[in-house]
Amino acid sequence: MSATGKQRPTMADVAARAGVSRALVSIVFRNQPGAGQETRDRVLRVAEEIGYRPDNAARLLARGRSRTLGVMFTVHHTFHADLVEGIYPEAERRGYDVLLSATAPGRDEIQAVEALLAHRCEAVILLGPDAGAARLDELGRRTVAVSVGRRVRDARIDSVHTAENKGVRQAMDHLFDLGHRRIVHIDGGRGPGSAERRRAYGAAMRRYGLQAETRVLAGSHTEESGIEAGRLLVAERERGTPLPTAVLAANDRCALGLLMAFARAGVEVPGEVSVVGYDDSHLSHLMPVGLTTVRQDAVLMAERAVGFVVDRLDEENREPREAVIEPKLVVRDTTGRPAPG
Amino acid sequence: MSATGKQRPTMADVAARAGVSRALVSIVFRNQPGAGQETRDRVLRVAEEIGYRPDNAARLLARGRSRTLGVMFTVHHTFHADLVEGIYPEAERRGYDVLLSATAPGRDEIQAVEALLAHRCEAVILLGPDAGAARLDELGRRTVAVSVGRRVRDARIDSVHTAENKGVRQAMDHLFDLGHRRIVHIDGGRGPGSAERRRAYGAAMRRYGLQAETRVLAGSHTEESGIEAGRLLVAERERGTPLPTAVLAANDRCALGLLMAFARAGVEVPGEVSVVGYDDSHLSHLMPVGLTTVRQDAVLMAERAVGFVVDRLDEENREPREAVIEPKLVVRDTTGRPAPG
DNA sequence: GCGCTCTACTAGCGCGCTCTAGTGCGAGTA
DNA sequence: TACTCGCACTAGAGCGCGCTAGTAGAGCGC
Repeated sequence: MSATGKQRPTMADVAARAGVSRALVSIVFRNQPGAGQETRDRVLRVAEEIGYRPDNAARLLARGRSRTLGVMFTVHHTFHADLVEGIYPEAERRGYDVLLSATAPGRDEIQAVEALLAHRCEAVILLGPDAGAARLDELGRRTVAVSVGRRVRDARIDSVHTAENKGVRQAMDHLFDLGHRRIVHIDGGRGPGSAERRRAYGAAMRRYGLQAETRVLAGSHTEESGIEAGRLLVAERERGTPLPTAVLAANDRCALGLLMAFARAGVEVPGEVSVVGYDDSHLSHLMPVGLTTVRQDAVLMAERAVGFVVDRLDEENREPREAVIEPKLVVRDTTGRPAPG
Repeated sequence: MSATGKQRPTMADVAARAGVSRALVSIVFRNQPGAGQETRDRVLRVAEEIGYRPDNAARLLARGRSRTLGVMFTVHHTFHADLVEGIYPEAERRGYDVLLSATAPGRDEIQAVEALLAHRCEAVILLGPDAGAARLDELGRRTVAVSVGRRVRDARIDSVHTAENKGVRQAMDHLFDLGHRRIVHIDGGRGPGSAERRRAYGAAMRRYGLQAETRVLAGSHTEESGIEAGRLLVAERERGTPLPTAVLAANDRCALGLLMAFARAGVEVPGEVSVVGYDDSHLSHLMPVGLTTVRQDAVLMAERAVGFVVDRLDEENREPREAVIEPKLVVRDTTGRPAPG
């Protein structure tokens, strides 16, 4: 037993033991015509016996194509988890393998993507990339890539994202129709879709003639930012500034944090403040009360993303495409009429 | 431009352009002695220019060792996310690459692990594996493996887990000392550590002379199971059965679900019922009130897991080892004295 | 008998890299 | 001058596979 662990059997081992050539074993394992049924069975049986399994590295080196898609994601993002779950089956359906590479504290996007490329992924699926257009463009020229969640312009890269403006407009109309006027937005910072959502929020307020009430709190796509925003608002109230009657959060995680902060401070939702999230990740139905949120269809987005890159790999010289998924407001229990007065 | 996308430059391209041999380029990229500083700089500059990057597949094929660790995890488990974040830096520190493979609906553990092995991972780190001892043993004979979170006996596989009995005892003593007697346990089903926790719960109840009060609700390590258990208890109360005064949940996710269900039903925590979680995942501090929970040190567990497999890879014929991490009860706001009467 | 096609199988190159065993050369030593 | 020695560098085998080109043999028509 060597330092590399157990010695892996190779095709040659199988071939020798089955009394055929190496090429024949290769044919059998690729499930290609050119081998008799009897021989096929024997080869497979022998392989099973000696515990042979094809070596991906060698295979992909010889084949020239890895038929592998790389996925860059962030390990704590629940919405990314939803997306990953959608990517696996779709990739498999199209005959591709999937490799995951996470960003984490101390491991940035570049490292994560480089790891994927080093493993010869033919295309990379970037979940909510943070990198700028220039870098994405560079990546897009080097390989086939798609950005999910974040819209990318002026870069040779596909993108799949939600029609943020429509999602926000639905949410804002819902709040406005309920009677809300003092509507605050917690910003998603550099998070995917944040710029669009912020803009759409501003546009909606303007349309209602509420420019004066427009207020964006700095935040991010994390629970912490929701907690912070909640604390800030509560602290303001203690100094005399009234609470907003409604908050449009950066995403569900942020909304969750906000609800927690409000719960701790005894602020009633939706009695005193209405809250709207964004994503409809599986967090949404775990809240004390069901979260009103804008649904992004993770499965559909995953399918489109896989489809985009696979198409580009199969057909030469395809132009990058953009898919805009229709969001849908899901009204649950965190929104209601503002308290009179 | 071929179907595989852009043509990757190879070492030969770099060598030709830099006017050196391919072997020399290899030396430079492996950062090995045998090349002059000037040549080194030139090679690296040329590589940068033509966008060369080493091909992992070829590299690992030639090297015989991949120096890659595979991690099997479940995409929605927040505690797994904590572990993954701990694995990356430790693996890097020891000179290993990390490959992630997720289980998901429609993608079971076997598929996830096979994918890792096909990519020539030298060892696999299994986060909370569900497979039986026989299968793990088989895997352990085929490759170097470690189970994290779940204790494994009678299998050639390392394991890193928390001293569940101590964790549960701390939690139970805490509840008992507060005055609780009607303490219910939501079971983690087949989840890692569940059997040990269930046993420890039973042992504690027996020690207090509370066998008669012992009650285990079937559950799992998900928010849903907490919600279900909560609903069940609330429904029982409506039929006359009093609520327990304290609940020891399967883990934090389960506790979160339980708290949500209680909140929805207007059950006060800890006023009417105290709740204890397990893991101290980053969920813990997001609850409306801080969750009292048993901390498992994710970073330490990750480090030990990586250390175990790397040691086994480096030193031949090492015996499988077991690390038992000391848990620590973190008392926050979901536990208190039971309501008098 | 011949040529033809079809199936079952094999030989052997090459994928991009690592690594061992060299070669060539200037400096140091006797 | 002859010799080592160390350094910079190269030649070339081989990692495990895929794939193209080829062979051997059976079956068939004439």
